[in-house]
Amino acid sequence: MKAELKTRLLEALGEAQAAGDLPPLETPAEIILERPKQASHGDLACNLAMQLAKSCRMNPRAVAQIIVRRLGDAGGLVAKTEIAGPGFINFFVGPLAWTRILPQIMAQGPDFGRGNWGHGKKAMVEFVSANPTGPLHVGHGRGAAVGDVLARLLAFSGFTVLSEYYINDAGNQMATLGRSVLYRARELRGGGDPFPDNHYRGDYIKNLASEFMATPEGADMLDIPEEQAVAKASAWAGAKILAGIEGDLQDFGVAIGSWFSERSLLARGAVDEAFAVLKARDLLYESEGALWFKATAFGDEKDRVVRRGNGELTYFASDIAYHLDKFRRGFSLLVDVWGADHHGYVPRLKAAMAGLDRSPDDLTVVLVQMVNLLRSGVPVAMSTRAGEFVTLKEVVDEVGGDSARFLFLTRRTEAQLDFDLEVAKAKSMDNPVFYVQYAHTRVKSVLRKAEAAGVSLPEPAAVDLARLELAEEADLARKLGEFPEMIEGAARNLEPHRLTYYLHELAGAFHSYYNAHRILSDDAALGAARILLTQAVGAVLAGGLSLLGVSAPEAM
RNA sequence: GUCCCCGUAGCUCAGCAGGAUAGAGCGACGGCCUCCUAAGCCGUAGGCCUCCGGUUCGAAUCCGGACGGGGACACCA
Repeated sequence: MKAELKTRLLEALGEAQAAGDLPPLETPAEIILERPKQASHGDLACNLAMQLAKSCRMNPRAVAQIIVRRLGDAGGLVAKTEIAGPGFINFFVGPLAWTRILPQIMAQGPDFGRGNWGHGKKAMVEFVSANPTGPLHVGHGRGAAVGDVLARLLAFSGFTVLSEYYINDAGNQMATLGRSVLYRARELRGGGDPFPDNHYRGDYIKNLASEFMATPEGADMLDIPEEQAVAKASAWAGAKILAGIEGDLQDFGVAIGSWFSERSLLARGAVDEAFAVLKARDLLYESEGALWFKATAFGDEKDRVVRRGNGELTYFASDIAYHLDKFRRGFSLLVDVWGADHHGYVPRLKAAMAGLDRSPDDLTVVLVQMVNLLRSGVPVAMSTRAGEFVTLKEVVDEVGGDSARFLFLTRRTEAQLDFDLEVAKAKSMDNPVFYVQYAHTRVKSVLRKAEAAGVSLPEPAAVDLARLELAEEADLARKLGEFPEMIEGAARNLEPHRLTYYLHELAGAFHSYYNAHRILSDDAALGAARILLTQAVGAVLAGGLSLLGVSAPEAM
């Protein structure tokens, strides 16, 4: 509907220009059609005339009049057109304008809303990528939900998408993990030095220590030189923790397509390759014994060290190599999902992209703000330093994956999120996921009721859509018709929260309709039309929930 | 000190490439089940969109500044 009208408007504009009614200036990239807040302003409003007025040096209302004259009734699309205010063109559409989407929704089913602007290009969404030094906590969970849903949205938009988890298994952190295990092991055997502050203090380390000592591999860890013991403990504990992370993500419904090890990157000499690229462009230099990347050449505040004075590579060095590797693997769209506390790192990495002669615009970093965990409005104490944090697993076990996923996506990613465990469990209005799921079960319930009453579900093409004459029905159908553009907007802007908001609104519109009007009717034609509408609502709710990785229950 | 993000109803937040009279949920108050699931719906109250300038036909939205809140500023990862 909207798209057709846009085409008609462009045609009308072209005709007017060809006829000399309007100066032959360039036309706007896209015609903007919006739904006015006020019903008296029509069903769709267009500001085209006001946009053109300036360059045409004409009164916007005069421009509007010329366009409207050329447009006519737009091939029967619009029932009435009027020029209002400073130069808005308001369109009043015919009764079938919105509801005729319904048979199409039923025909496309789960594919309704699927787009193809990705044209099969390869996109990578990298997310979580937590060091395997401890279990995932709630914050990681939010990042996982964001990354996973972005991947689904991009795939639904025509990209070939890979979800990747980058494992930082090469740096100091792993050695610290190994030492943490060793020191706890010594404690368990009695004695040992006091446990150092800057190590991993969580109880899970103690468990790992005793488990490790019980394995044949780790049995001798207290008898061998510290360096060896640390290396063994580090490797064993890292693998163990990573397996746990993988399990936690799986239980959370997150599918990681590829686990990418930093160590394997280094072993392959990828850093040297990346350095070679930078060197060839004269972007590396030595100073004070260290090797620096000229990040300032690409807008970063200062140059950055890539190899320290002691010969060790920085984390940044492997990150440069890692992102070069992503491009070399053929990904043309890179999305990195990071914790917002890393935001200062973005200019550096963007500079590195430019340094590698790639467009920094091909990389988008989505920053995810922290999660404040509450229980009935009271903050749940969390301190990573003391090793007391609430794990993702605990939250998912308590409130369920559906609830956690949906709630993690109810805010813009860059806004902090209050996550209340009691709300997440509530089976009421307070809990948006139940609200939406309940709308879906209502749809299913009505359909079951219809079948029980011997009413067979309608053949979409045979339904008389003109019977849907209520304002609520038109609204509902219009809302359904907006699903594809909402999806595209969410995917293009990498804003998954748009989907949860949309579903909440759609569910609300359906609840209102359901309460105000009976769907099943003795009037067979009316009943069939309403059932079709209800089915379409169900299909879109199910489709949207499925993109979120949230279940759409048949009954609750 | 430098830089980034934020400032919208009592609370938590939306507001899509600037559009006409500002949106939702919660909380508060008042209603609705002989009726397809009341796990729901309807109504009322509640706003100088932090402030001051600028851009324009038009600004919550864009730009500059002030104030307030958060964060980042390692040869850490």
